[in-house]
Amino acid sequence: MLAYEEEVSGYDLKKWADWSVRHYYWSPSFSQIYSELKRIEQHGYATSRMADGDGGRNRRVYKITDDGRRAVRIWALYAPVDPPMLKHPVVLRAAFGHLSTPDKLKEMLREHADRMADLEHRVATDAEAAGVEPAWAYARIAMRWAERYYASERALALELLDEIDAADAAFTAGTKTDTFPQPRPGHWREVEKQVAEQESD
Amino acid sequence: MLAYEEEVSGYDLKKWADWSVRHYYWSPSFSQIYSELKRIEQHGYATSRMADGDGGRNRRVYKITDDGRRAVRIWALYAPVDPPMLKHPVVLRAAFGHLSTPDKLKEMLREHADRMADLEHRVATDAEAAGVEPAWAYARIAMRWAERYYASERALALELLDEIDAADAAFTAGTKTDTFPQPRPGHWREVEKQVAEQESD
DNA sequence: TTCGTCATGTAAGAAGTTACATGATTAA
DNA sequence: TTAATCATGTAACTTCTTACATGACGAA
Repeated sequence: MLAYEEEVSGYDLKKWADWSVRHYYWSPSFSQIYSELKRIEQHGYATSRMADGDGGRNRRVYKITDDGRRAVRIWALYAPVDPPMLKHPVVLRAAFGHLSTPDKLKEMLREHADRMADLEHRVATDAEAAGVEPAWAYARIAMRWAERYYASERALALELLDEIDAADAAFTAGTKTDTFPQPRPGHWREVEKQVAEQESD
Repeated sequence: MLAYEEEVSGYDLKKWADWSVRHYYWSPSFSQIYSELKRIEQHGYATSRMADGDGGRNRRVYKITDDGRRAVRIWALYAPVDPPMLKHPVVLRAAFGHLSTPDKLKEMLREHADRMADLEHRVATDAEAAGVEPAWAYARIAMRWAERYYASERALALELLDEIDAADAAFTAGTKTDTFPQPRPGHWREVEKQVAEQESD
């Protein structure tokens, strides 16, 4: 982010992250930003100085160095791209749905779908606003990706809701009125073997 | 996972996580699984004993207690559901695309799309295999969610690729042949104010 | 006899959060 | 004058990974 060349403070970076990066790659806490900036300066990738913000506030701004520019270019061009990391507590809860109730699950999914709609709207507004600056081309592209991502998340949540609704209805109406079946994790090992055999064919 | 009632080892849990949970909520390392199982036992949520695996191997199996069942039910029914956490290095790289080249970005996106297709296929196979056990109903529902998620990820990556391709072509063909414009992060603060004003209307 | 898998565990450290402390400015 | 925002920072702690150590079994 420092490679954008302007002098920025840790506070600025947090706001920036909340605005855009947050939608496709989390927003770090203030404390982490401040300590990372110190590390970056120690590595010689940036220099800092105290600057007056609005009305002489306490404000330390950072500026990238030649070494920093070099390092970030190497990162952008050659660093291996890690696979995406997703932790989805909503789907996790659904996967252990037999410990909950269909109604609870459906409520959770509706709330999730609503939250996704809100986020979609917010990132759309912000992406449009960022559009006034042509230099933000790539940042806007990523934000529009996030917009579509939220739309897809919403659709997937609603599909999941329908599926649970259908399964619940089928179970309630079905012949089996005894306790809900308990899955066996050991079964996984058997399934694994069968799939391995299938794939080796 | 212990709530599935069967006696399982840490090793089993890792395999299980790699199979299913991994696709919507990461798979912990062996070392973490082993230490968490110890914590769980210390809390009285499970008991353990040494058991003979295939051919008298070193194997510690865990079994849930009444306290554990109670705790997991409370979790499933009442624990707040955290928002999904996504770290997407591919989109992050795209967002800082001005530090890379359009060709590099497009290559990265093609590779990502291919990986998503592979994962979609794998989770589909596994979900189908799990289908032989009716008790896995909810686990399968989550795996089918993952299948659709991967398909959507692939589609989004290809859209992003097209967008970058179009922007690149427009830039190359355009009147501006000078250096690529440098965005200014400080601009974000101005944009933020404008949006805040717009929303307060 | 060698390699891959099964199987458990420890230690060090990276990555990241929450809570707390501090103090100035601005708007209601 | 009070609450919100601006602004930086430290300390304690949680979460999680990597590297390493150990050893048995099964198949080639």
